[in-house]
Amino acid sequence: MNLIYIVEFPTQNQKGKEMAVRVRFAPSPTGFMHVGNARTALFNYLFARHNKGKLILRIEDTDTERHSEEAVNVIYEALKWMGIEWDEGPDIGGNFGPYRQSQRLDIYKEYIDKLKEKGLVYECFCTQEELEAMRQEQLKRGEPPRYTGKCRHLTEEQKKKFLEEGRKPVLRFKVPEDRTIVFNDLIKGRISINSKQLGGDFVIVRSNGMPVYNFVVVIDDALMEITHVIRGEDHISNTPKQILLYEALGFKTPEFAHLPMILGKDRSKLSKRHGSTSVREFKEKGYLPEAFTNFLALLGWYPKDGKEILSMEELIERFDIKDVNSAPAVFDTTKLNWMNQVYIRNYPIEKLTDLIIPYLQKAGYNINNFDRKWLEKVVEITREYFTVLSDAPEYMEVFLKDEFNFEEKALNFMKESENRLKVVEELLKTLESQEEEITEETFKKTVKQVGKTLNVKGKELFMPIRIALTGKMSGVEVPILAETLGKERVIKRLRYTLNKIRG
RNA sequence: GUCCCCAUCGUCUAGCCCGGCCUAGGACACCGGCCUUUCACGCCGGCGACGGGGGUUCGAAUCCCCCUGGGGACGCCA
Repeated sequence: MNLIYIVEFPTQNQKGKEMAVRVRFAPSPTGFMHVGNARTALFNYLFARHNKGKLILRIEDTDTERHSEEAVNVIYEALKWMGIEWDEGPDIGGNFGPYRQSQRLDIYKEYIDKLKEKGLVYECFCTQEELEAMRQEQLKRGEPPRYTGKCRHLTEEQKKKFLEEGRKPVLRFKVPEDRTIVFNDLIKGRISINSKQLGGDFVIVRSNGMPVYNFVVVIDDALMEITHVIRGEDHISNTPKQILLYEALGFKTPEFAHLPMILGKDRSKLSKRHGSTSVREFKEKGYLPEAFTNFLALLGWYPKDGKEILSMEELIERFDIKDVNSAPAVFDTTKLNWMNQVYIRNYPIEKLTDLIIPYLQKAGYNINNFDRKWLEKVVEITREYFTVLSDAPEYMEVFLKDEFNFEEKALNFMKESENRLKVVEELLKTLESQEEEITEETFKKTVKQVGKTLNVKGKELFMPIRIALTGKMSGVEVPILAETLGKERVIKRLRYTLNKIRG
């Protein structure tokens, strides 16, 4: 018999009352937050907030050997940086805890016993080596690898014998023979698969007694009353197994939404070899969290009104899971760079300065040497030049360092003609004869005056001054630089240049 | 190999469900011009795509089938 089961949309509970939306982000603490996971977290958050629901953070650490405490902190750090807030989680608690799978073992045991009672599971004594050999052989024959159900009907004597050999059994779930499992994915639409394609009876408890992901995820989602499971597309193939488990356990299935993959430039699954893939790397390079989040939101989703620069509030307002694209997206940071520039230009100057200071310190500057307000002014002038915060010191350098190095091009330019040094000399002389402090306006006038006196204009007049003040042939507007530096430092730099070049 | 998913400019995408308003729209990138006695910013303009083949229809990017291509999953990982 070929039964078809269709999962219903569970926005109402048995009493017909509206069910509050509850979604979860359930990462495994691997030590870094992959951008794909970050996007999954974001979409869950946007969905929850848009629907006035709750976001639950759950740590999936059943594979204990691979997990560490520090790795859990990495998750908190990444989410907080992105501005994603959760309503329940290991750190803040909630009514459905504990929120770490490693602390829910007793709960799982209860449900394992239930399945045992119902006769839906059995012990399997095959070793991993035996299974691997079987898989290889199947592959060689061109067959899909699957567990054959070898231990499904072991007699008590056989089991006893295996136990005496010291073998520790795993627990396998009996997959129905020929069932078509159908579910309606919120993003992909109707997905159907036959139970024959599931790879045979799958393991739900390891030989060390630790239950496995596919099993615990069902229990947790059911017990935590998750209404919508929003996760990566790579979980599609797990979904039928989980639906079988929901059924076996007597739980109601949630709604599923599988997000398209994020691909690298070569269109394969995004991985470390494609460059930066962890949230931390983007933070460290100096991407603003708002820009990063905005960019991720547009990977696979697009607002109806086409507005692309969106704050978290605006994202929440517009986000609809139905508008999520079903095709995978290539992770290309070109647009992120542009977005970061946009955000940098519009950021509150105090906050931006706070964020830039660590990069300045890393570049060797002693921040205490600079007046805070003055520093903010410098940030204000230079912000439009950099795309990531780590670029900031490079552009701010002309304000911060009086003893600079000359670009080769600039040095050659100055040496080509004695007249160019004369411009610098004349400017120095004129400035020294003036009483008042430099402003943008007075500096412009002074330069004009120098030009008149020496009878030079254009590039021959402006370029020597720029070089004398910065050592470079391009950069911020010179009068603004001069005003910001102040007369004393301008004079100091002119002398410095004269000394350096004339020796 | 088997199953599942996917397919619009270089990239992110709108349009597709409910065929005509699409000589396919936007953004980023790229190229050109203007602005700026520099660079960048800004402004203006340009380049640039419905993977292929069959249907259905008066009409298809949109509906159906096949092919091709890409991706994912097939674990005592999650």
